[in-house]
Amino acid sequence: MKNIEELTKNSSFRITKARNDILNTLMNAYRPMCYDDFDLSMDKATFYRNIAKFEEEGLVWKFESEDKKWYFELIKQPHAHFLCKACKKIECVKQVNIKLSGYLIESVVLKGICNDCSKQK
Amino acid sequence: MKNIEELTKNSSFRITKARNDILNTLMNAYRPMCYDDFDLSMDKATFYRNIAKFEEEGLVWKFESEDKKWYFELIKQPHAHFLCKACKKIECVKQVNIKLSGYLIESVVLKGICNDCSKQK
DNA sequence: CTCTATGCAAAAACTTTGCAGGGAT
DNA sequence: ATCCCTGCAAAGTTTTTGCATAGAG
Repeated sequence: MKNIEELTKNSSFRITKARNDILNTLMNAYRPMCYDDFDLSMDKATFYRNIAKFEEEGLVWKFESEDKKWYFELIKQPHAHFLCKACKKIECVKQVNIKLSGYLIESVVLKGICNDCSKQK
Repeated sequence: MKNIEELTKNSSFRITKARNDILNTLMNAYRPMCYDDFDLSMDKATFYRNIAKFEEEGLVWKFESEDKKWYFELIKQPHAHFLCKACKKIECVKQVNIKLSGYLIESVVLKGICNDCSKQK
Protein backbone atom coordinates (compact mmCIF):
# COMPACT_ATOMS: atom_id res chain seq x y z
CA MET A 1 0.00 0.00 0.00
CA LYS A 2 1.42 3.32 -1.05
CA ASN A 3 1.43 6.19 1.34
CA ILE A 4 -0.09 9.54 0.57
CA GLU A 5 3.19 11.27 -0.24
CA GLU A 6 4.00 8.65 -2.82
CA LEU A 7 0.49 8.68 -4.21
CA THR A 8 0.45 12.43 -4.70
CA LYS A 9 4.04 13.14 -5.55
CA ASN A 10 3.19 14.04 -9.14
CA SER A 11 0.10 16.00 -8.26
CA SER A 12 -0.15 19.74 -8.41
CA PHE A 13 -2.58 20.34 -5.58
CA ARG A 14 -1.99 21.03 -1.94
CA ILE A 15 -2.43 18.26 0.55
CA THR A 16 -4.92 19.64 3.02
CA LYS A 17 -6.55 17.85 5.89
CA ALA A 18 -9.71 17.28 3.88
CA ARG A 19 -7.78 15.76 0.97
CA ASN A 20 -5.64 13.71 3.25
CA ASP A 21 -8.74 12.28 4.93
CA ILE A 22 -10.39 11.33 1.64
CA LEU A 23 -7.25 9.71 0.29
CA ASN A 24 -6.70 7.83 3.52
CA THR A 25 -10.17 6.36 3.38
CA LEU A 26 -9.72 5.39 -0.24
CA MET A 27 -6.36 3.79 0.45
CA ASN A 28 -7.82 1.62 3.15
CA ALA A 29 -10.97 0.68 1.24
CA TYR A 30 -11.33 -2.69 -0.35
CA ARG A 31 -14.27 -1.68 -2.50
CA PRO A 32 -15.55 1.47 -4.19
CA MET A 33 -16.88 4.01 -1.72
CA CYS A 34 -19.65 6.55 -2.05
CA TYR A 35 -20.07 9.81 -0.16
CA ASP A 36 -22.12 8.16 2.59
CA ASP A 37 -19.44 5.54 3.12
CA PHE A 38 -16.93 8.17 4.15
CA ASP A 39 -16.95 9.24 7.75
CA LEU A 40 -15.67 12.72 7.25
CA SER A 41 -16.12 16.06 8.89
CA MET A 42 -15.85 18.14 5.74
CA ASP A 43 -18.78 19.60 3.86
CA LYS A 44 -20.14 17.62 0.95
CA ALA A 45 -19.17 20.41 -1.43
CA THR A 46 -15.59 20.05 -0.32
CA PHE A 47 -15.79 16.32 -0.65
CA TYR A 48 -17.10 16.36 -4.21
CA ARG A 49 -14.77 19.14 -5.28
CA ASN A 50 -11.79 17.27 -3.98
CA ILE A 51 -12.90 14.03 -5.57
CA ALA A 52 -13.20 15.92 -8.85
CA LYS A 53 -9.68 17.17 -8.42
CA PHE A 54 -8.40 13.66 -7.77
CA GLU A 55 -10.09 12.52 -10.93
CA GLU A 56 -8.44 15.27 -12.95
CA GLU A 57 -5.10 14.23 -11.57
CA GLY A 58 -5.72 10.64 -12.50
CA LEU A 59 -5.75 9.34 -8.95
CA VAL A 60 -9.39 8.36 -8.63
CA TRP A 61 -11.86 6.52 -10.79
CA LYS A 62 -15.59 6.81 -10.36
CA PHE A 63 -18.67 5.05 -11.51
CA GLU A 64 -22.32 4.99 -10.78
CA SER A 65 -24.19 2.16 -9.15
CA GLU A 66 -27.84 1.19 -9.29
CA ASP A 67 -28.56 3.34 -6.27
CA LYS A 68 -27.83 6.46 -8.31
CA LYS A 69 -24.80 7.42 -6.31
CA TRP A 70 -21.24 7.88 -7.45
CA TYR A 71 -18.70 5.40 -6.16
CA PHE A 72 -15.01 6.19 -6.02
CA GLU A 73 -11.81 4.25 -5.75
CA LEU A 74 -8.13 4.79 -6.24
CA ILE A 75 -6.91 3.79 -9.64
CA LYS A 76 -4.84 0.70 -9.13
CA GLN A 77 -4.27 -2.49 -11.06
CA PRO A 78 -7.05 -3.31 -13.54
CA HIS A 79 -9.98 -5.22 -12.14
CA ALA A 80 -13.66 -5.63 -12.74
CA HIS A 81 -16.58 -4.82 -10.45
CA PHE A 82 -19.47 -6.94 -9.42
CA LEU A 83 -22.71 -5.34 -8.23
CA CYS A 84 -24.99 -7.67 -6.31
CA LYS A 85 -28.66 -7.05 -6.95
CA ALA A 86 -29.64 -8.74 -3.73
CA CYS A 87 -27.39 -7.21 -1.08
CA LYS A 88 -26.41 -4.18 -3.20
CA LYS A 89 -22.76 -4.54 -2.35
CA ILE A 90 -20.06 -3.70 -4.80
CA GLU A 91 -17.05 -5.97 -4.98
CA CYS A 92 -13.81 -5.79 -6.86
CA VAL A 93 -13.21 -8.99 -8.80
CA LYS A 94 -10.39 -10.23 -10.94
CA GLN A 95 -9.89 -8.60 -14.28
CA VAL A 96 -12.07 -9.82 -17.11
CA ASN A 97 -10.57 -9.78 -20.55
CA ILE A 98 -13.02 -9.14 -23.32
CA LYS A 99 -12.30 -8.40 -26.93
CA LEU A 100 -14.67 -6.34 -28.99
CA SER A 101 -13.30 -5.42 -32.36
CA GLY A 102 -12.83 -1.69 -32.80
CA TYR A 103 -13.81 -0.91 -29.23
CA LEU A 104 -11.51 0.14 -26.42
CA ILE A 105 -12.79 -1.45 -23.25
CA GLU A 106 -11.69 0.42 -20.17
CA SER A 107 -13.83 -1.15 -17.52
CA VAL A 108 -16.19 -4.02 -16.94
CA VAL A 109 -19.13 -4.06 -14.58
CA LEU A 110 -20.90 -7.33 -13.85
CA LYS A 111 -24.31 -7.45 -12.19
CA GLY A 112 -26.03 -10.38 -10.63
CA ILE A 113 -26.12 -12.31 -7.39
CA CYS A 114 -22.96 -12.56 -5.36
CA ASN A 115 -21.43 -15.62 -3.79
CA ASP A 116 -22.83 -14.92 -0.33
CA CYS A 117 -26.36 -14.22 -1.52
CA SER A 118 -26.35 -17.27 -3.78
CA LYS A 119 -25.63 -19.48 -0.79
CA GLN A 120 -28.39 -17.98 1.31
CA LYS A 121 -31.33 -18.90 -0.84
CA MET B 1 -40.63 -8.46 -33.32
CA LYS B 2 -43.48 -9.34 -31.06
CA ASN B 3 -46.58 -7.22 -31.00
CA ILE B 4 -47.98 -5.67 -27.86
CA GLU B 5 -50.73 -8.23 -27.40
CA GLU B 6 -48.22 -11.03 -27.46
CA LEU B 7 -45.82 -9.19 -25.22
CA THR B 8 -48.41 -8.50 -22.57
CA LYS B 9 -50.57 -11.57 -22.80
CA ASN B 10 -49.42 -12.83 -19.39
CA SER B 11 -49.55 -9.44 -17.75
CA SER B 12 -52.16 -8.42 -15.26
CA PHE B 13 -52.40 -4.72 -16.04
CA ARG B 14 -54.59 -2.83 -18.43
CA ILE B 15 -53.20 -1.73 -21.73
CA THR B 16 -53.83 1.98 -21.78
CA LYS B 17 -52.69 4.50 -24.36
CA ALA B 18 -49.80 5.56 -22.15
CA ARG B 19 -48.59 2.00 -21.68
CA ASN B 20 -49.07 1.20 -25.31
CA ASP B 21 -46.98 4.20 -26.30
CA ILE B 22 -44.13 3.28 -23.98
CA LEU B 23 -44.08 -0.33 -25.10
CA ASN B 24 -44.21 0.69 -28.73
CA THR B 25 -41.19 2.91 -28.31
CA LEU B 26 -39.32 0.17 -26.51
CA MET B 27 -40.20 -2.40 -29.14
CA ASN B 28 -38.81 -0.19 -31.87
CA ALA B 29 -35.70 0.85 -29.97
CA TYR B 30 -32.34 -0.64 -30.79
CA ARG B 31 -30.71 0.56 -27.61
CA PRO B 32 -31.73 1.30 -24.03
CA MET B 33 -33.85 4.42 -23.77
CA CYS B 34 -34.14 6.97 -21.00
CA TYR B 35 -37.06 9.25 -20.23
CA ASP B 36 -35.76 12.01 -22.47
CA ASP B 37 -35.43 9.63 -25.38
CA PHE B 38 -39.14 8.98 -25.40
CA ASP B 39 -41.32 11.39 -27.32
CA LEU B 40 -44.44 10.98 -25.28
CA SER B 41 -47.33 13.15 -24.26
CA MET B 42 -47.85 11.59 -20.84
CA ASP B 43 -46.66 13.07 -17.60
CA LYS B 44 -43.32 11.92 -16.26
CA ALA B 45 -45.03 10.46 -13.20
CA THR B 46 -47.12 8.29 -15.45
CA PHE B 47 -44.08 7.32 -17.42
CA TYR B 48 -42.04 6.24 -14.42
CA ARG B 49 -44.96 4.51 -12.75
CA ASN B 50 -45.68 2.52 -15.86
CA ILE B 51 -42.07 1.60 -16.33
CA ALA B 52 -42.07 0.34 -12.73
CA LYS B 53 -45.08 -1.77 -13.51
CA PHE B 54 -43.39 -3.24 -16.56
CA GLU B 55 -40.41 -4.11 -14.44
CA GLU B 56 -42.59 -5.88 -11.88
CA GLU B 57 -44.15 -7.87 -14.66
CA GLY B 58 -40.77 -8.85 -15.99
CA LEU B 59 -41.15 -7.05 -19.30
CA VAL B 60 -38.57 -4.33 -18.86
CA TRP B 61 -35.06 -4.21 -17.60
CA LYS B 62 -33.42 -1.03 -16.37
CA PHE B 63 -29.99 0.18 -15.55
CA GLU B 64 -28.26 3.39 -14.77
CA SER B 65 -25.72 5.07 -16.96
CA GLU B 66 -22.92 7.48 -16.12
CA ASP B 67 -25.27 10.39 -16.74
CA LYS B 68 -27.28 9.42 -13.68
CA LYS B 69 -30.39 8.57 -15.62
CA TRP B 70 -32.25 5.31 -15.80
CA TYR B 71 -32.24 3.50 -19.11
CA PHE B 72 -34.87 0.97 -20.06
CA GLU B 73 -35.28 -1.79 -22.57
CA LEU B 74 -37.47 -4.76 -23.19
CA ILE B 75 -36.07 -7.97 -21.83
CA LYS B 76 -35.08 -9.96 -24.84
CA GLN B 77 -32.25 -12.30 -25.72
CA PRO B 78 -29.18 -11.88 -23.52
CA HIS B 79 -26.69 -9.28 -24.60
CA ALA B 80 -24.17 -6.95 -23.09
CA HIS B 81 -24.07 -3.17 -23.12
CA PHE B 82 -21.32 -0.84 -24.07
CA LEU B 83 -21.22 2.72 -22.72
CA CYS B 84 -18.97 5.07 -24.65
CA LYS B 85 -17.24 7.61 -22.46
CA ALA B 86 -16.66 9.90 -25.40
CA CYS B 87 -20.03 10.16 -27.14
CA LYS B 88 -22.02 8.85 -24.16
CA LYS B 89 -24.01 6.50 -26.33
CA ILE B 90 -25.18 3.16 -25.09
CA GLU B 91 -25.02 0.22 -27.47
CA CYS B 92 -26.19 -3.32 -27.24
CA VAL B 93 -23.38 -5.70 -28.08
CA LYS B 94 -23.16 -9.44 -28.39
CA GLN B 95 -23.38 -11.46 -25.26
CA VAL B 96 -20.23 -11.79 -23.23
CA ASN B 97 -19.75 -15.03 -21.36
CA ILE B 98 -17.90 -14.71 -18.12
CA LYS B 99 -17.50 -17.30 -15.42
CA LEU B 100 -17.05 -16.26 -11.84
CA SER B 101 -17.23 -19.14 -9.45
CA GLY B 102 -20.14 -18.90 -7.04
CA TYR B 103 -21.54 -15.80 -8.70
CA LEU B 104 -24.62 -15.55 -10.86
CA ILE B 105 -23.90 -13.02 -13.57
CA GLU B 106 -27.06 -11.52 -14.99
CA SER B 107 -25.71 -8.65 -16.98
CA VAL B 108 -22.48 -7.19 -18.25
CA VAL B 109 -21.73 -3.54 -18.82
CA LEU B 110 -18.59 -2.54 -20.67
CA LYS B 111 -17.29 1.01 -20.65
CA GLY B 112 -14.75 2.58 -22.90
CA ILE B 113 -14.47 4.17 -26.32
CA CYS B 114 -16.75 2.95 -29.07
CA ASN B 115 -15.84 2.04 -32.59
CA ASP B 116 -16.94 5.37 -34.07
CA CYS B 117 -15.12 7.49 -31.51
CA SER B 118 -11.97 5.39 -31.81
CA LYS B 119 -11.83 6.15 -35.52
CA GLN B 120 -12.30 9.87 -35.06
CA LYS B 121 -9.21 10.60 -33.06
C1' DC C 1 -0.62 39.75 -0.16
C1' DT C 2 -2.34 36.48 -3.27
C1' DC C 3 -4.21 32.40 -4.53
C1' DT C 4 -6.40 28.19 -3.24
C1' DA C 5 -9.55 25.63 -0.17
C1' DT C 6 -13.58 25.44 2.67
C1' DG C 7 -18.42 25.83 4.52
C1' DC C 8 -22.95 27.20 3.99
C1' DA C 9 -26.91 27.78 1.39
C1' DA C 10 -29.18 27.56 -2.72
C1' DA C 11 -29.66 25.51 -7.24
C1' DA C 12 -29.86 21.77 -10.40
C1' DA C 13 -31.16 17.37 -12.34
C1' DC C 14 -33.74 13.35 -12.18
C1' DT C 15 -37.20 10.50 -10.02
C1' DT C 16 -40.89 9.59 -6.71
C1' DT C 17 -45.01 10.56 -4.03
C1' DG C 18 -49.62 12.65 -2.65
C1' DC C 19 -53.81 13.76 -4.07
C1' DA C 20 -57.84 14.59 -6.67
C1' DG C 21 -60.18 13.85 -10.97
C1' DG C 22 -61.22 10.51 -14.97
C1' DG C 23 -61.96 6.34 -17.21
C1' DA C 24 -62.76 1.45 -17.59
C1' DT C 25 -65.25 -2.66 -16.18
C1' DA D 1 -69.75 1.60 -7.71
C1' DT D 2 -65.28 0.31 -7.59
C1' DC D 3 -60.74 0.11 -8.83
C1' DC D 4 -57.08 1.44 -11.57
C1' DC D 5 -54.78 5.30 -14.28
C1' DT D 6 -53.43 9.82 -15.01
C1' DG D 7 -51.78 14.69 -14.47
C1' DC D 8 -50.23 18.22 -11.65
C1' DA D 9 -47.62 19.88 -8.08
C1' DA D 10 -44.68 19.16 -4.46
C1' DA D 11 -41.19 16.51 -2.18
C1' DG D 12 -37.04 13.73 -2.18
C1' DT D 13 -32.16 12.51 -3.31
C1' DT D 14 -27.73 13.22 -4.82
C1' DT D 15 -24.42 16.33 -6.74
C1' DT D 16 -23.02 21.02 -8.17
C1' DT D 17 -22.47 26.02 -7.92
C1' DG D 18 -22.08 30.86 -5.94
C1' DC D 19 -20.22 33.47 -2.67
C1' DA D 20 -17.90 35.08 1.29
C1' DT D 21 -14.46 33.72 4.62
C1' DA D 22 -10.40 31.26 6.13
C1' DG D 23 -5.91 29.49 5.46
C1' DA D 24 -1.45 28.37 3.24
C1' DG D 25 2.79 29.95 1.11
